[in-house]
Amino acid sequence: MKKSASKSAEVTSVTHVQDRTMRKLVGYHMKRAFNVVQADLAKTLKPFELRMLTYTALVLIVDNPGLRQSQLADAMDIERPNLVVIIDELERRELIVRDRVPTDRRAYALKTTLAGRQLFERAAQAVSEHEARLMTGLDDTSRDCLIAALKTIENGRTKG
Amino acid sequence: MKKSASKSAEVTSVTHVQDRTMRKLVGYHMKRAFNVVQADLAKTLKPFELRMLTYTALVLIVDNPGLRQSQLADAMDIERPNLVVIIDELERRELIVRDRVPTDRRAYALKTTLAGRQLFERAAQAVSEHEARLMTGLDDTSRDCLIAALKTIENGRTKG
DNA sequence: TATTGTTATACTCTATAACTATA
DNA sequence: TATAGTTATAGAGTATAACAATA
Repeated sequence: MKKSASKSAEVTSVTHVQDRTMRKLVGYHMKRAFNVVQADLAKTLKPFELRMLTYTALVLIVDNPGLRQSQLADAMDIERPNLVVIIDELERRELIVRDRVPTDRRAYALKTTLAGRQLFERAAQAVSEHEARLMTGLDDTSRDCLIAALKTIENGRTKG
Repeated sequence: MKKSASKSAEVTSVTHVQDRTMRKLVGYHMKRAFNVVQADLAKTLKPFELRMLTYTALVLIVDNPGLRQSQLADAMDIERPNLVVIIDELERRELIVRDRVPTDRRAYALKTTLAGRQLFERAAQAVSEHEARLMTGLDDTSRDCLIAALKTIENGRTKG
């Protein structure tokens, strides 16, 4: 391995990757930051055999007993068909139940079981620590600003 | 459809989804915001037949002629195997070329073609408009704060 | 007719192991 | 032996169309 400089001008050896075009873009940083969050959250939830989506569904059912699948899909911002397997998994593990809604026999009222609430309590504690870990390096002002900015973008979805 | 109140206490009809547990979590908002950005970006890049990943790769090759695949994968924060199909696609469309590096015959020096640079120019313009669209509602301070916060999280990847 | 949940399907992104050809 | 690129593969998330049961 030669360390000496090549005499050929064609060998444009890139030593430091230049990203001046990309680094201005919010989406670029959002993706990278989200990947970090997602990877750490996955690791955090693994001991509970939960993923981001199953955890989110469990949390929302804990906080909203009687929720219907269509409402949950809407709240989670995913399509109804994609929620089915998530609910299937939580139900198979007996963390939630699908109760029939007497007034509308098409729908299910989603409720947690005791085991579901207990798992939620333990997982929520771990997630809380995960959050603290991620927020290291951000002061309260930055943190508030970040969440506010994310909410603004989140609500500004393209209309048409 | 009865609108009158049911006498059964069991029918806990959820009218507004409560998300007090989730809304505190940065990852939750990050995901939702990222989905909005990603969806709008996909729509923006569609006319150019580019996706977020192919666009990012093209941009980085434009800015770093001679870049190697391993460096690009590293810069894009994806695994080397996943980059191969992206480079394949850009090469098939003759937007970039894989040049052999004379000093290391294992590696490729990635370079854009004229068509690649021209497509980049047009796409970058559209992406710039997409960014402006997303940032509507955020003043300069919030925007700077958002990017700074994302970078902090991005760099604070879990060590072990 | 419209809606709830469902099935089936397809596409994208991500992650790992193992191979080849070079170094 | 280590590295660059590749192949194969599997898992997860996302999106749409179409169906049965019910409203």
